[in-house]
Amino acid sequence: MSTRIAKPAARMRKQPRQARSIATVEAIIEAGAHVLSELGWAGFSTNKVAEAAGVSIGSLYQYFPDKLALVEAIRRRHFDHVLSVIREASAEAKPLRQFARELVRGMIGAHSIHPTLHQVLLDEAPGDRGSRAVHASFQARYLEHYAAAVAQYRRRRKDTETMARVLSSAVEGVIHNAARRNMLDTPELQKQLVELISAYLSGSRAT
Amino acid sequence: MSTRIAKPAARMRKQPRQARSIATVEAIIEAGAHVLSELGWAGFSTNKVAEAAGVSIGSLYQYFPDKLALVEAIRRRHFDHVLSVIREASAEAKPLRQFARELVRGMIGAHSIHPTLHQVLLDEAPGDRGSRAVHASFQARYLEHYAAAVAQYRRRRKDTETMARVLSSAVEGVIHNAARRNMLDTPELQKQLVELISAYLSGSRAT
DNA sequence: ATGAATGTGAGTATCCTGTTCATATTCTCG
DNA sequence: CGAGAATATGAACAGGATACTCACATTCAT
Repeated sequence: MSTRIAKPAARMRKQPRQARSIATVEAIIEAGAHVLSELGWAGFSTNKVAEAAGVSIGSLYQYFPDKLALVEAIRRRHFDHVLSVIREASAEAKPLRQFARELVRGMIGAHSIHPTLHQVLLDEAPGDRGSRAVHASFQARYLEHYAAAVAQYRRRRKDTETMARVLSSAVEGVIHNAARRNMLDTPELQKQLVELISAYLSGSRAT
Repeated sequence: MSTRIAKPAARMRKQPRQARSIATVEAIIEAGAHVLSELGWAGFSTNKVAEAAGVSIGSLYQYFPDKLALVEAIRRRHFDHVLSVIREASAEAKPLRQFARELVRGMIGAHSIHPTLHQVLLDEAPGDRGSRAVHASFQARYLEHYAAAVAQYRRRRKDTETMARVLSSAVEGVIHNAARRNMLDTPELQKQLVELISAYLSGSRAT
């Protein structure tokens, strides 16, 4: 009865071994993302998540030791996704406008399933213990990619980091706002966002 | 007993008549804004607000019939403030760059006391009953001012509204992000935000 | 077939929350 | 001064929600 549970990959109480349990864990994480995006942190309760996943609350606690471990798993998955999108857009050298288009397309894609998950994760969901590290590391790499893009299309070496910050938060702001209004797939908006990015990185000077 | 209470400014249980009670109400609203910004909607409890205001919970309920009436009062005050900032920045005709500078300065000022209040109000705080109207009216006038500015510095009549939406949410995104990192008063950032606005409204065309 | 893996969900033990009310203090004004 | 009105107090209440456990049932791998 006092079997030592060695060192699970994530902070898990038990490692899913069969296909059935893997699907269960996946369903829980997915439902968690849904609840988090739909109801915010305030409405994120383990019972609600279990119900949304079509799984008993007991099953949830079979794999996640507590609520925060679950948020952590959701966070990890989402951040990985977003990161891969930016990495891909800023990968090889390409014309500015194409970069902007790919970035917009990718970011919108990453937000279209759980529109407000990203913001909730950043703003509301608590980040204590070890998750602070995950968070910081994500932010760092996130900015890095933006900075790389900025450096590529802008000569000035000076304000690269600040520009990356401004650009990323501007993009996030537009997408977040569009998500709130269910306008994520409005082509007009996508176009204008591409325009915004291009204009900023082109750097017109008009005093 | 049937004295006409002239104009209950907000939905109040009782109208403050003496200087003392007016100060109390003000303190409650101010503390409410603080709690809302600091702890989010999830941490916004009437008892906490009363304590933060240095006032007993009973006093709070002397003037606000319920929790939502309090949020409503906070919302009204904040929205009025923000609206006045934009109105002022987009008032008379002035060079694009000056408009951008004034807008940035004003918006940062409006966010520097309760950095995340704006976002919490928009994203988390519930808006049912009559407050939906307040909210919508605010959004409408908010966008109107941005649209006016866009129309002034851009020839094309076509995408004015979309551009206003993009511009406003981009600015909000940058400011919100800066607020989260306590970078609101970083001059570099302010400068780059001005740059972003100018660049977008100048409209460099680079295919 | 047998033990391990997986799934169940009513139940528990807190913890909070919004709100009231009987009472105390302070003000206004004749 | 003093009387009634305005203002302030905070313990208490009633109710709900929450995270999490556990004893047991079901399904799998071998």
